[in-house]
Amino acid sequence: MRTGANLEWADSIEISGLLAASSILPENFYARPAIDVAHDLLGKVIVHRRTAGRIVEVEAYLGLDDLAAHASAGITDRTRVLFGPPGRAYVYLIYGMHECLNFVAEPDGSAGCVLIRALEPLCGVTTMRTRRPPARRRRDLCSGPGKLTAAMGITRALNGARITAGNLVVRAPADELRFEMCTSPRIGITRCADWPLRFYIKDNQYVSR
DNA sequence: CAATAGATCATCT
DNA sequence: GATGATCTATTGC
Repeated sequence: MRTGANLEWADSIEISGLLAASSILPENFYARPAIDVAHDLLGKVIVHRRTAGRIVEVEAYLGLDDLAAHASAGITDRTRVLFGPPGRAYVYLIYGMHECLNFVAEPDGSAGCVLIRALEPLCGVTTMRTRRPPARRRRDLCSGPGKLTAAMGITRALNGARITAGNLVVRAPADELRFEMCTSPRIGITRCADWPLRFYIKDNQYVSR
């Protein structure tokens, strides 16, 4: 019989193994067009506070011409980070209660980002469950932008933070799996609703519905 | 199974 | 004052 405490301990061991067998994506990884960064983030691993998940679904948000993107409003207090240097987190509150995690792309001065829409839980599943009691099944833990931030303990306090060092990082696993990528329009938007900027891993059960 | 209502607040008009 | 890169519970077939 394993107790909750034992499971937590096992989770931390899993993370140690993961850290040893992977490398953190450097800032220049993000200093490219948002669409390219979105493609290449699939299969990478997000690590934060004793939890880790494999990215299985993302959306690209572009600059001034993309009316679905926050950056289309130009530089404001909220969007400043999107126009800043790449390799930063952009975290905002949506519908008054959920937080969405994005990674800033494009070179400094050019806006663009990638919304993380779903993760496959890898480490700290017990911790994720305590952070997200409503999730009954493992595949419900991180299968949506608001779900994964809750499960991983990611909040607006991380807005603007570097993701190339520190508590929140993205890693390229040494044993990255092969997969096929699918493309579709982005979810939950009204403007530019037919732009094919959503990308996800084909047949992956952790992709959002 | 699908459709829908309600929760709740930062941001911008 | 309206809107929104969402989630959950509930209703109805």
